[in-house]
Amino acid sequence: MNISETAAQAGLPAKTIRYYEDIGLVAPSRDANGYRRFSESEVHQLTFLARARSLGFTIEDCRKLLDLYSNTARASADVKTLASEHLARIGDKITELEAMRNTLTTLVDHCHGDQRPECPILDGLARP
Amino acid sequence: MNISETAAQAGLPAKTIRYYEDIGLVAPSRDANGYRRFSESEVHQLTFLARARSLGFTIEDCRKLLDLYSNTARASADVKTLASEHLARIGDKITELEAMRNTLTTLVDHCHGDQRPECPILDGLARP
DNA sequence: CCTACAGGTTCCTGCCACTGGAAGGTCAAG
DNA sequence: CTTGACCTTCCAGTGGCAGGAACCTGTAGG
Repeated sequence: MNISETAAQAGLPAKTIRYYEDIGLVAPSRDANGYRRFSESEVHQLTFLARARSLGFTIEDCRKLLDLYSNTARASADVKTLASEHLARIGDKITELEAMRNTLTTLVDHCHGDQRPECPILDGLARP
Repeated sequence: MNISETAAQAGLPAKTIRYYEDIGLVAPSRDANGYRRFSESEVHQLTFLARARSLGFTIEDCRKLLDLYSNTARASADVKTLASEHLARIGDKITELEAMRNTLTTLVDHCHGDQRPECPILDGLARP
């Protein structure tokens, strides 16, 4: 399978796939003309990567997940640890964003949003 | 005021303040020895920037907010628009992260997390 | 045969908002 | 005179790609 078909299958841009090869996440073989050739299992790997990335795992997490995936002697505890840590980071991020949203919502709600210069949003930013 | 005191007052690393000067967000004068000298109002500006950044506004948003802040002929509507758009982006991000969290929580909950290789997390990543 | 066009390739740059570090100038205290 | 705490500039790197230039390959049509 060439790169554009692989990209369509895996749901990733071709550019991204080339990048993943660059950083050693996938290692397709090459045709005589230099074109990348992806096996079924490589397409599968890329699909796996696309899903892991879409769940917010970092590239390095993805690398570890792929290793665990291909290692049938793995312990599920290792996967769970990785995922749980990531889950905690997501939770932290949500908490942070919600704090921003709360503050900002208050400010926006108090702003008339008309032609006058008085603005509680700017005031709120200027003094805590 | 020199940079380290300014940094302490504004709640920003000195490095960040230098960067802000670099990109034209603040323009301190210089002493004879080349050291930056920050006026009260520059410290104030930096404090404003620190708050806006902590609410997740981008640097370009901050630039616009500073302009509006210093322009007493502004319309509060412009500020409100900027803030509302940002608020929408924050909401989108939260929604996205919550979707990740939901999916991931389900996967993690179904994983035994022991020494066995069977792992619903990896299975979930491998097929949708 | 030539040409057009849709694929593929590599390589370099840029994004955002800093952060770290090297190499060196400046100043007050001991 | 030296030490140490400041300050300066400049360069490189972060994550995860995206954009674009310059060039090769393969197929279809005239």
